[in-house]
Amino acid sequence: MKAENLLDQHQLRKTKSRILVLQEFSKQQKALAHNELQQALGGNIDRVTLYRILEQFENNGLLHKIPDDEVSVKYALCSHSDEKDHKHSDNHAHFKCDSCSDTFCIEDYSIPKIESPKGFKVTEKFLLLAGLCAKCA
Amino acid sequence: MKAENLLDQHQLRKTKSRILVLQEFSKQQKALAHNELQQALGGNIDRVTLYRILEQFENNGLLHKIPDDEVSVKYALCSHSDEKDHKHSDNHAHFKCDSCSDTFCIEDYSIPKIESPKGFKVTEKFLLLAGLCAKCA
DNA sequence: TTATTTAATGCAACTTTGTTGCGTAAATGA
DNA sequence: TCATTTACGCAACAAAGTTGCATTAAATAA
Repeated sequence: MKAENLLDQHQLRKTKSRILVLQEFSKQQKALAHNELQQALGGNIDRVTLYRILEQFENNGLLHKIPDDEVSVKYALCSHSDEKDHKHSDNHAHFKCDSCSDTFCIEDYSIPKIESPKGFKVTEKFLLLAGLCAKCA
Repeated sequence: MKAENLLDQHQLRKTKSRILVLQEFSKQQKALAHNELQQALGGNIDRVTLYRILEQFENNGLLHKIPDDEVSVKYALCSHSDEKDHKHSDNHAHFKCDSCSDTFCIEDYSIPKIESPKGFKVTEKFLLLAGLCAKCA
């Protein structure tokens, strides 16, 4: 669907920057981080504006976010860290409370086997559940 | 297991900082981000040292990382963003290539139903697969 | 079309987060 | 306790994210 129409449908003003952003996502057909997008748009858009557009698009259901496994992670003790040469292939889920942001391992839930998507070789899996913890509910 | 013994087992030097970090994880029994840990340790450890300890512990299988859904995420177009008031409850998995870091939606895989852990109310789920994409394999 | 209103943009300044290099100090093993 | 190796702490920097505010542009109504 055309960028302009998408914006219309979500009752967002059709500005040059927003249209550029949507077009870039359509064009690249993959998830983009703020800095990737910034580069792709080649300085045609202010850094701060881009932050704000992404935030708003997410709130409006135009974009969804995908946690990244590189930066800004949390760490937890490996349950089998006492096995020497434990080559960490943790397979459990994690839960994070949206209110207090406490994050816990759910040791008794294993991520189910997933057939690798075509051509992809999967070596790690991260399953993050979010919501409210007992304390904050 | 005692911090000192864990370090022994992984053939890591038993330094004051490392022991403090391990003790803090044992004490708190939840996942901690760099800044949370830093605060918890109340300035008893250098910021840079803490980064390096976390990195090394992860490499040695003492800690595992948990992607966070707040910062440093990537964004992707919602597939149903053209449905007005699409209250984004994306339920598909994502794949990220460790080599080129390209990240894709896997639209045809739905995250299976997971019974909420005791006392937790789950409202969002993120499943991230990592490995090698077709291009980099 | 033009005027008015409302919201988005761009910029500056700042805070937080993460990285690199290097001299010093501490842990290990002889 | 001495020599070697490794971790630590500090400084300086780079990258990522935030806030306030004046200006500009989009939508709406006249």
